[in-house]
Amino acid sequence: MELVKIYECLCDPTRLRLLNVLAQGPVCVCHFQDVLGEPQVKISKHLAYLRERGLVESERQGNWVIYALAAKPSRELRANLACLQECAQSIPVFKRDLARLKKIEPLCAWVRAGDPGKAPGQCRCG
Amino acid sequence: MELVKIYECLCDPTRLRLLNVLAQGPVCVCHFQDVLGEPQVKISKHLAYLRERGLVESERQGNWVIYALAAKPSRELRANLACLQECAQSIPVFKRDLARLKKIEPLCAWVRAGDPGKAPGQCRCG
DNA sequence: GAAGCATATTCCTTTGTGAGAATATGGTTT
DNA sequence: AAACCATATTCTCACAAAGGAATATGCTTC
Repeated sequence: MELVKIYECLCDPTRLRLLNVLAQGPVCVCHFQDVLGEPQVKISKHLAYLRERGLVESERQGNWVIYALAAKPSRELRANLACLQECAQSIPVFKRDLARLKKIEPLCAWVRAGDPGKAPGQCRCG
Repeated sequence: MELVKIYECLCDPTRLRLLNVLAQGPVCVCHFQDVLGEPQVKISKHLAYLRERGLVESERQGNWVIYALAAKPSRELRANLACLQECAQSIPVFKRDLARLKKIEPLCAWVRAGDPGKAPGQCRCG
């Protein structure tokens, strides 16, 4: 059942936080590290988990890899992400993550702009 | 996070089927065995799993135990069960289960009636 | 091409889960 | 109280998952 795969993705706190952040738009891995305050391995592995199961997609841009929610989600996925969104609004961890995301965002907006030509030598996130 | 516990409950096909059936109203364990066509241990353990985590409640009635969805679900739980309902409608397994439930229902309506005095010696489900 | 950065993968240990067989429990009937 | 029924629990095994340390990969810059 595809539904089960979705729920398997949703039953880890780190992954929920990742998805919550992604609901705001595409984000690169270094953002995630700063926003969640979790080690690189952890972030990377959970993102891989989500990618393998089709919840997110990734695209390389120079040194960075940008993740985004699946472009064409199934009905079930769409419904569940919406439900998560609704629930997350009232939960502190998620709110904190979004707050931190907003702080970082202006510094790294160019990453999302998809203009690698202008990218400086290293990520100045945070 | 309570949300994670909910998703942990939802990430198993058998438990999803149980919850789907329960959405129709309280059901005793022997019903579940017939409707799902799964062995007793399996049903019983998954129901215990759901009970420990507060998704369902149980009440003994003579030899039988009747399970029902939690009487006072949290906001999160309510939202997710509604989402599940919506998704389940279009998935064959769930539809089959509900069809079988309807066939069995009249035979065992008295179980739900909560009148153990009238209960015959053995369950005639199925 | 060597060094440097961001990200991914591998290896390992610990912990949780699912399934089935066998057995236990609690209530009922005779 | 003995037999019986429905349900729960225990035990064991196989396996997936999560976390961290170390290492590998892919790009970029010098």
